[in-house]
Amino acid sequence: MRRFYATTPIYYVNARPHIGHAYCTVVADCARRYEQLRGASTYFLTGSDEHGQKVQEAADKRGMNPQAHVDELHRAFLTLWPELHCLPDQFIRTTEARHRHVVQRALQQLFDAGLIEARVFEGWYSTAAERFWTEKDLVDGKCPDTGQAVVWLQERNYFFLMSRYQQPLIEALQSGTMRILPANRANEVLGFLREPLQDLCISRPKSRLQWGIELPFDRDFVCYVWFDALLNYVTAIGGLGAEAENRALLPEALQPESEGGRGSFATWWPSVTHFLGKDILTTHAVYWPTMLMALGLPIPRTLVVTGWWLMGDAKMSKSLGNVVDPLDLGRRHGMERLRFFLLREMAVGQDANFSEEALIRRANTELANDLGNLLQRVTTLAHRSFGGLVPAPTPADGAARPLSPALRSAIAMGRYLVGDEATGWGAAAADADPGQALPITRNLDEARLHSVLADAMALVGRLNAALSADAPFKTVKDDPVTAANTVYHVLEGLRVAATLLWPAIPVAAEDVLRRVGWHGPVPLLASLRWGDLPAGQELPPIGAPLFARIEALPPPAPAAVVDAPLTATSISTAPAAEGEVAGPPIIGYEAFAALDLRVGVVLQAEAMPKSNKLLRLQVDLGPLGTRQILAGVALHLTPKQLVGTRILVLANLAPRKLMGQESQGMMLLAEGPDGVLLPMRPDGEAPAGSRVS
RNA sequence: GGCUGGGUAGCUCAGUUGGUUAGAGCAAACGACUCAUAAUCGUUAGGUCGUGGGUUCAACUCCCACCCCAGCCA
Repeated sequence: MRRFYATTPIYYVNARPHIGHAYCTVVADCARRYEQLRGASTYFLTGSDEHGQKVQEAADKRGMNPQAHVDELHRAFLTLWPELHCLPDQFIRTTEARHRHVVQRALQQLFDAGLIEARVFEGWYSTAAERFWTEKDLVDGKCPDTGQAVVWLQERNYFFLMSRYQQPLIEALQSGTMRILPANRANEVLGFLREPLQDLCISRPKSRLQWGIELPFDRDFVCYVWFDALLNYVTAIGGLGAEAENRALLPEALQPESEGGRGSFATWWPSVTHFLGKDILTTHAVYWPTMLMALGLPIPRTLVVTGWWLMGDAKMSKSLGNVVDPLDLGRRHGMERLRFFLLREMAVGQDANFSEEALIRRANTELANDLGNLLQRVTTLAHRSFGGLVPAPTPADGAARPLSPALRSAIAMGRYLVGDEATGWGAAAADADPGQALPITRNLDEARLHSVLADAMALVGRLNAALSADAPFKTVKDDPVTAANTVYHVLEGLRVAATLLWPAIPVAAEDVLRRVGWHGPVPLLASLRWGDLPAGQELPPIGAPLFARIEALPPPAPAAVVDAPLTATSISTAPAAEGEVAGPPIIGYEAFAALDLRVGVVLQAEAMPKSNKLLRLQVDLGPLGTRQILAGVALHLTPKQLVGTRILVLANLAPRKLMGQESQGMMLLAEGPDGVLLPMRPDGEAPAGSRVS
């Protein structure tokens, strides 16, 4: 039985979840689902890392007990995963007693074996980075990582004799006992290992840090947070003596296989794939396997190292003051779209740029136009011309006319992808090494999830082409048999594509399967055969589009507008100074369409107390309700000039507090020749709330 | 400063052991179609393959130097 134990890093619960957390978990969840399609027995672990200095400090700052603090934050992570359609089997927390016991047993075992020893150590200590630096590491006498102050400390500490395992680790990497994907990351680790490996300080004196797991052999110290954290992968599945406690704690999940459960440590270890970001490569590729070697346990089989999402021009984001949270985008545009974007846009291991535009583009072109629209057009055909049933394909040896090249090409690709060689890719499949894996599984074994998705979408592309080339909607009158054949194969192709896409977009894929008349569970790859979709099945009624196109681009907020005063926009009549580019850059229509400009009727206007510039307006925006808008026009306009009149308002500007009051929009103004600000007003009868475009 | 990886079409990237006209998707232009979500299909256009040298009959591919980007290490 193929086994696949997937882990994410346990996330440091010092801040709320961000895109990096979400991405790594989605990749692990997707990889795990692909393994399920391969028929593997799988287990998926995530969790939270709750010890360490930063947690203690954050709790202190809030005047809270650290445990109460982490209890609160871990909930934010716990609830995020179902929302992202990620289904971990277990969510472990390093503050759990069972984990404390594992860490202490591990420490004691290493100590007893003489693999942990006490040494006196001195150096510059950075509280912010939780580590010592040597004199020459310092930048301007400060911590090179955080720029914070450092103090000279001399202390006794305990060291794990990691250096002893340098050579075994090199051999494990070179032999492939532990694989690191993508492969260039393995080179990076081997490069790191060309230098002598240091021993690892695994203690922190309680005088500095209390929030951690106590060393069993010296109660004046707590354990270094990484030594503690990495062991979670073992605790969760019952290693190092955690089995009994797990059994009490996780009744339905981790019973030994002999008792009908899903297995325990012996089942899952070391068939593990650790998913992690490239920033924690050293801890996972060096500390962790050497710890395991010292403990006499097998080292992990695979590490998958993911890249970072770059959020574009950081300066821009900062000046906007409203960095777009990708998870909010997921909530706004749909989590399946976010999952698909994350998995499709970035090659696993590479960096990629995150932007709302890219997310919308990807969702519109591939999910709405290609996949969703194909489903819509073919099910419409089946309903209109074939009585809402899956039509019968022409038998392969039938006397009917040969398949069109476009349809043949689509079928061939589908068969190739799922390894259905019976009548498949012709010579290419026949000549292939019989032991060679399917293209899908070859990609999966190298963690190239993006390539698998690209293959699935290529199949969708060929199905669209086949449907256009064969035009059954046209030919059905004269040649219903051939038309039926085309419609059948497009439905079947959608079944195959949906299966291949299921790990990325499980909810949508299951919907596709249902809509093409497939009533069984998601097929396993091994049993996925072209032609298994039974003819004559009743199709459900044509529903709403699978993925509606996202039409309007939400605010990209052009710099020119952002930099303007917050309460009023000014259109200067002054000519551009010499040598300056005249005016802001040219923008596309989308940028303009993102502005929600409205006609507003001023219901009230009054001077703001203690301000000589601000007026506080209550503006009726019709369907948008009444907004409070603060406008810096008191020197130019009196409340009387505004009450009861109509003005133009930018309604979707991020709210902003001024002088203790919230401004929920911006009044549009132009600057007159003498510097006087003039309100922009609609000409005619446009009612409150009507859209300006 | 050392090491690793990268610099290929407007954008994001493929390019196998050097070998014909350097590919794909998106964006663009034109055309087709009308079953479909202003979708789909087809065609076209667009590249001194970071810079400069070198090896070779032949270089995106190999070698040297340099520049730029990212990461790791110090």
